[in-house]
Amino acid sequence: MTSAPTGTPPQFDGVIHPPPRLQICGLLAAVDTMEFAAVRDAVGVSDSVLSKHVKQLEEAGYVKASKATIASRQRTSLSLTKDGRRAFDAHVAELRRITGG
Amino acid sequence: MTSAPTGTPPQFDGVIHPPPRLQICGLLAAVDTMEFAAVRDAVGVSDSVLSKHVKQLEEAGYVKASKATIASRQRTSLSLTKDGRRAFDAHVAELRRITGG
DNA sequence: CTCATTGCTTTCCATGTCGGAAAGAGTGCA
DNA sequence: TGCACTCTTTCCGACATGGAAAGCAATGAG
Repeated sequence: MTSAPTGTPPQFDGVIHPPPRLQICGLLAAVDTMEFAAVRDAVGVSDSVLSKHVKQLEEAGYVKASKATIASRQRTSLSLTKDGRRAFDAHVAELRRITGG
Repeated sequence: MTSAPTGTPPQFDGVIHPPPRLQICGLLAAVDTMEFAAVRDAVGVSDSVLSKHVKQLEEAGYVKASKATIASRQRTSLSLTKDGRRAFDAHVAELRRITGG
């Protein structure tokens, strides 16, 4: 046999777990709103890579991107949605449980 | 531009981070020794999958597999090595830092 | 001795994910 | 109209991952 009901069901959120996305969520969880460029620099990825990760988080309903043309410059502010915060908190709780929080 | 020195260098341990391996390390961090089958059931993966993940952890020097033939039965006990514990602790610390520990 | 079983291991394979590079697209300015 | 700024999307090669199944060593049954 190969498996068994464990009593310890793994509850990882696959959308959040990958390092870049965990960092993005971690940053957003602490600030209400952060600009695309700031997140990009904090996470240390390229524009395209951040864009792709953010897209996944948006599709999951975890992040909202607000595009605004302020002072003639395009600015994209990122923030966690309610669902995003919930999912992030749950994921972090799960991480703590698994890592012996 | 695309990046910037952040002051917040990500220090994820790629060998440990993936869910199955994080679970394996979490389990082993709490017990000194656990049998292959017990880990397999706790993590909820197949023999082959666990074997492959354990192999990676062993190659990284994080886990040690002790094979013993006890009571005429083959038993493989898994345990974290010192390096494994160090790496796991560091990874967990990094997770906490990033997730706002 | 031979065969079946237990307990992992390894191989094969189809699918997914990831990041870099580069082309695209939307907006405002000269 | 052309250019710059800010993301987006596409293209692509490099892995990573899990399931299924074959392999293997050790042990016990017949």
